[in-house]
Amino acid sequence: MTRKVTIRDLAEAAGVSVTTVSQILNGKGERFSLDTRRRVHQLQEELGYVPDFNARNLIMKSAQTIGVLVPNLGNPFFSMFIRGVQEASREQHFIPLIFGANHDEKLESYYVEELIKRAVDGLIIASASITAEAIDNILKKNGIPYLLIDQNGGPSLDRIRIDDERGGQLAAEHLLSLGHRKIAVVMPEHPTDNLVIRLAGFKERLAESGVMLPDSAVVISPMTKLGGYQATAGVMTQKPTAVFAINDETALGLMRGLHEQGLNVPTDISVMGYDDIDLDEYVVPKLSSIRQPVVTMGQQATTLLINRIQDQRQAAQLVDLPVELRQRESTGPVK
Amino acid sequence: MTRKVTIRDLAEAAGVSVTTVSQILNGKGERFSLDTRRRVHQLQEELGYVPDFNARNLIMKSAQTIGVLVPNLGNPFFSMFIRGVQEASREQHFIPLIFGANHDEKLESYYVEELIKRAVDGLIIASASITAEAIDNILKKNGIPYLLIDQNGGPSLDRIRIDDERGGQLAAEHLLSLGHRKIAVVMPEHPTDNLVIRLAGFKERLAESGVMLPDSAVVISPMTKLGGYQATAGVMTQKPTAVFAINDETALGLMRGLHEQGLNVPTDISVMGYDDIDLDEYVVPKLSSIRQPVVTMGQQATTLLINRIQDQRQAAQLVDLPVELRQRESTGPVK
DNA sequence: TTTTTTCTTGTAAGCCTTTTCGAAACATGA
DNA sequence: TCATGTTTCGAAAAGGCTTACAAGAAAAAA
Repeated sequence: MTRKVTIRDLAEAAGVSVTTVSQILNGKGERFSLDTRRRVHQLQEELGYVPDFNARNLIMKSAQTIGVLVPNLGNPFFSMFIRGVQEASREQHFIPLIFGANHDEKLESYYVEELIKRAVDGLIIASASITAEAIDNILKKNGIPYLLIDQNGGPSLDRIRIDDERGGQLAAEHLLSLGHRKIAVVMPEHPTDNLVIRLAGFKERLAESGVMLPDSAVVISPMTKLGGYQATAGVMTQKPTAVFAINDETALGLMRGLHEQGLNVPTDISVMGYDDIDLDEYVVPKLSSIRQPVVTMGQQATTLLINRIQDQRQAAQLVDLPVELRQRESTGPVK
Repeated sequence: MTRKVTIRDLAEAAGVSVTTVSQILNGKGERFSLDTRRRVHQLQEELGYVPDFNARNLIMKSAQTIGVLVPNLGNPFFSMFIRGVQEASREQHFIPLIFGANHDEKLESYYVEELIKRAVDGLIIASASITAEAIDNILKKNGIPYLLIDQNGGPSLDRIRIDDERGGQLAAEHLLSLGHRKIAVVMPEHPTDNLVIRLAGFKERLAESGVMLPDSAVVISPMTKLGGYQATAGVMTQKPTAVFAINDETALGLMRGLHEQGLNVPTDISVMGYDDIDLDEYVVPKLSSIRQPVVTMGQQATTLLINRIQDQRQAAQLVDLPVELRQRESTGPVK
């Protein structure tokens, strides 16, 4: 490979100064004669000149880059989220740096630090393990704008708010309408804000109909397929007619567990998920769920963040996103 | 936020030159007195000095970054692959830039270009749409090392080779051993090299037992859940006793389709997948599959690439990875 | 004491780009 | 002829870092 072509080479070849080249190539070259502009562009093609990324960033103080931290890339919910992020990033000529932290606090800290070192312009954090305060601390100190997902009450300036309370209510209404009165819930040990709110909405709506959800009916288990599977025993001791799994992954694991125990969904027990991942349509029985507009969430989060990056002093932005019930086959009338 | 602390500030505070600071902070400071070294380190802490990433890269001509292109982040197979990539990257202090191209050729080209602009040190491409030649062309011109996944016969120097032929054979053997003789296959329209080899192994082993697989028994459909679902009709017209879906995603879609047609898996028809994604253990019935060590693949691919980056002139590297049968519930004896 | 060696540190060039501030060159109007 | 305006372009600084090379001081050798 030959040495890299620099702006200097190009300037020399075109018989102009580096200033001229730089200006023209950056769309600020109206002041130059058409002839010069054409010549520069043509020679760029010929020589295959590509501005050096690092040199440019050094001056510009921005690499047009955002960091994105999700708990688990394997969860379709987050891969959909990422998809939204990538779409919006592309439109704005940003590049997302994506990391799955696998629910590991050490890893999260490592990535956040690494991203700061690498001078990302902003951060989207959809990860539960680090506390919001710790994040706020380190990022604010570094002057890096950020957005927290799944932390409706967090300290970040801009917010994208999903109506989790309504989501919980919808789930409750649906189960109530099918006649369920004895209901269990599967939740993780350290729920993020949105999950707490989700559960609150659920309980609240239940209570309105005179159905109490005792603490004992809330089975604690990790938010993964395995976690759902492992929660099976805990759920069964409650002998509920319906279970509300806090997300679809968990629901999928739980359904497998119930199946192994010889229970039929939904005739013996109804299962309600949350997130509306694409898999819901394929499993047997199809999983009833609450839909979150997750691709939109990714897009909006990205847009909000980039807006913030481009104008740090603008007013706080707020986006509200709706949820809706997706009734499928895993929920049915109580016997 | 206060202005960023530069190496100059730190040098001044410590009463030494920037050279001293630079050398000490980069582990090349044995020549300096212990006293000086301690002072510098301490003041770094106190002032919170972080070397400017771009300035450093400008000199070093490397951002310790690799690009990773996968067809679809939503497929657990690739999210596992990514996981391996991230693990290995972390160990080597590299950062992967990850992109899902959604099987879109335009998108792939866009990302490859963007990654070149951003001066990544190397590329891992596990994406089917761009031809291997096109990739080789553009990357070789830019002197960027790369590694192709799912392209066993590709032009890239280093290779990580999965024994897809054996994988196909294993699938065939398994179905044969259960007594199946009438078998269908679901494949995508433009299969990558590894898929072609996989099918060849499958056919070959079948042929050895005197079972022919006519072209008409190969149903063409995209490698997604939806693709598998849509292939159902095509499969059923063959009236096979077993189906080999070219990957698990496809198999999942197909199983849903078969279920809707009132067929029971495996008593009416056996379904065999490929990839051994985690979901296989959760669906009902559990999906029989061929396991590829995908996390290892991601790790090895990353390691190989980084080795290559660090020594462009070393001999070609080759890693062979095994496959194995994972018999589960979706395959059973022929009636 | 003088010379040589060993420790310890600093000077300055260079990486490649963007951008500020002018300055030639030329035409125009008085 | 001179002042003024317009068009077109360039010199040079700045950005923060690494590193080849030089050099001063102290210790050892002569």
